[in-house]
Amino acid sequence: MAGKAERTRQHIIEKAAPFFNKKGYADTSLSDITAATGLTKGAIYGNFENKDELALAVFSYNLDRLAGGMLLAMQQQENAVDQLLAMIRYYRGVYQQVSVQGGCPVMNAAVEADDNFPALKVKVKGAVKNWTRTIARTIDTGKKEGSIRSQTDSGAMATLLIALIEGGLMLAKLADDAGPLQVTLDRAEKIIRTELAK
Amino acid sequence: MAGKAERTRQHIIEKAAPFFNKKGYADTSLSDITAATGLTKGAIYGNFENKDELALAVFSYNLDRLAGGMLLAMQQQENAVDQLLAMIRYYRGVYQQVSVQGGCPVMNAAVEADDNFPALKVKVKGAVKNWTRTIARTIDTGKKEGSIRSQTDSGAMATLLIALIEGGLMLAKLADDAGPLQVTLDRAEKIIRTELAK
Amino acid sequence: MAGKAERTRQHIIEKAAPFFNKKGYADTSLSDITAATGLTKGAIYGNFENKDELALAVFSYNLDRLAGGMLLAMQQQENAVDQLLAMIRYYRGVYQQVSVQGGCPVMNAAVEADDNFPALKVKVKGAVKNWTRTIARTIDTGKKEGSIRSQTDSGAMATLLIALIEGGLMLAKLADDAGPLQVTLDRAEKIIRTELAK
Amino acid sequence: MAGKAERTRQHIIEKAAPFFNKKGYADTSLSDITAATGLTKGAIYGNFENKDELALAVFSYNLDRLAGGMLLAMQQQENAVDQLLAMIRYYRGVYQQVSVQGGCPVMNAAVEADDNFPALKVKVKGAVKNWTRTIARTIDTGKKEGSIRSQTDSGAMATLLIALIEGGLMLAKLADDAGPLQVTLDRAEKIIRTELAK
DNA sequence: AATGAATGAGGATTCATTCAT
DNA sequence: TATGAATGAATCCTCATTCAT
Repeated sequence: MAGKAERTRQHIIEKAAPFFNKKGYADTSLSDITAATGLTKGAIYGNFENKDELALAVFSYNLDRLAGGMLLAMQQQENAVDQLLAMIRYYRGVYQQVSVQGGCPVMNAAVEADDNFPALKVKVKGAVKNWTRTIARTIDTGKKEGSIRSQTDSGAMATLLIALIEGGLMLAKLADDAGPLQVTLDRAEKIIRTELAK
Repeated sequence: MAGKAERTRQHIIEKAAPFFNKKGYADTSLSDITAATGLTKGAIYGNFENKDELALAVFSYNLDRLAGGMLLAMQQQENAVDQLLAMIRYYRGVYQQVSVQGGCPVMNAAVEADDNFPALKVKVKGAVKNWTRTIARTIDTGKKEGSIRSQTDSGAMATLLIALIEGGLMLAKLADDAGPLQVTLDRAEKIIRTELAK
Repeated sequence: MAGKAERTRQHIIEKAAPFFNKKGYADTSLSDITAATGLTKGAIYGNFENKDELALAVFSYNLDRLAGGMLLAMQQQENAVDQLLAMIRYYRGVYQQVSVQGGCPVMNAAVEADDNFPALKVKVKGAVKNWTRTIARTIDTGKKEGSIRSQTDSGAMATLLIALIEGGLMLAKLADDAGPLQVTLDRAEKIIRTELAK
Repeated sequence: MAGKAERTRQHIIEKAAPFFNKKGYADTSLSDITAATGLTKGAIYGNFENKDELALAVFSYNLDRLAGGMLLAMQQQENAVDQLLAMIRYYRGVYQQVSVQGGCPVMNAAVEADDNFPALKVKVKGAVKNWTRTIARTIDTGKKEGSIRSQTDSGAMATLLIALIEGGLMLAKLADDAGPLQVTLDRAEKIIRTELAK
């Protein structure tokens, strides 16, 4: 019955996800998780080697949900510029939900892991690298397609767009007001339309 | 001897500051602090009502050091545009140090406090509001002086600059590489020179 | 293995009982209890939510032992007067043991809980109410049986007998001498024989 | 300025008295006392060797206030029977106040000191012995005066009256209702009038 | 006579983790 | 695969007490 173990694992991850994202890694206790899942500690340890491994799995889960939606939104567009605009639009639309769920998992994990939890830091680093690469590749594709100006530094532009998204999310979450995010996303859009698009 | 309490308090804050900024609030223990200060727990509690109050004092200390340097750098310039450029230059220069000390205290506190530590959230919120106001006022002064275009939305521009700084700091810290910060600060400078300055 | 938790719980209660009764609630520490039980603090907290819950369980245990013996002694008699006399005789006989075990748990708890520990006060109050009711019912039964004078105020008489028992126990314990208890129990017997019994 | 020390000492005792009587010895902290007196710990320790000595002084203070009132009430009567009735009347009248102040200090101290605080136990023991002697002497005087029957066992009668008072106080305090005390004091009065008085 | 600052031991409680069943 | 019961170290915090000033 290999499926059962997998289902339990998934159940634990899903129930634990909001705790880790809202309270942070250090502040989320195994008791939070047993309470949320209805399972015993033994069951948690039967499915994860320790709290760290669970935290890493939860980060991947949270990340996949966010990044998955973003990629889907991008893939529904045909050309590179529209894909980048779709990415921005996606974050505009997803803000309420992200805010309620404790903020952007990338930023949360980046901040908490940075000096504390090296294995998580590696994962977040990888996630941001992937995100950067996805954007850069989209830009490069645009260049080939002829929809994006060829002199664009695609890596730097990817970093810039991510910084605008993350910086805006952080300020919005802190202010309990979507306004700051709108400001930074507006700027991202403007950059895409006026500096990237031919 | 009124000075002694104040000196001890300051000593505790200074020794505790790197712990809170690096490990975060929840992960920094009173034992970390007694070990770092050489004082007993009783001495800590004689000077701070509880761990929360100490954490708040440490945040203020960390903030003041960073914001104080920034304000100083700005005040040494005579016109608004130069002041804004000095602010950007300040973050460029201070990155190494900030990175070693655990990152930007504003972002760290914003992320950890958001769903966890309301009193700290209030403080961080206030700090960002202050920062925003400082930039906006500088821009408004520039408008009056005639050095900055009058159609600029000073509040939105302040938010944008902060998001670029914070977003860049986060990505740089995560990547262990100042590159991403240079990218966002370059963009901030460009905006100041080409969109604000007449 | 449902029995194990219950056995441990009972073990803790039994070992903790003399501490709570002798030293009082506030003065009995978790360390007293771990030392007496041979268990760790975690084990105590696995079986009781907190010290309060343990204290309440211990009070119930101490009470049951005392009241249980009393009820047994009463039930072995056939008529109401003899039952009341058996109750008095029971306290005469049990004094040594009660004294060594820290005194009457009802009085101990009543005094300590009164302004301090509301949940315990509720329990003690209930215990005394029960005791009063038991005596009053016995008297009422005696009235119906015809062995006790019908004009007796059974509630007031119950209160009086309890006050004599408790007041006597307190004075005896304080004097380290059973004498005062004998005085009050003699009076109680006299009242039963000459005022209650027809 | 010998008077000042004495005044401070008295101030401490008076402010500390309700704490010790309500919360008990173990549960009253030096911080309770510094907060209530407005003095520092150093000042407390300048006037009392330690917490125990303060507790003993407070017991004496609480006792004197209660016993002093009682003796005064008794002394205002001319014959022994009236003096004993005045004692009973005194406790009837003082109940509300005693109840609010945490109960009878004799009983409180007796219960807490019994297995815990030998020096206090000695004092309480002495207080009860004194009280007993006072009553017994009153009875003996009554015998000589001819107002009290000569066959009365004055020591036993004193113990009985005290047990009725203390037992009634305890039950009343516990029930938050003066009723039980009225019952036991009524009985005490009845005994005085019908068994002692000629 | 009193203060302000500190100590060090101990308080109750929660933690991540283990393991026999 | 999961449970129930336990561990032992660590958590934050308060205690009575001291002592230089």
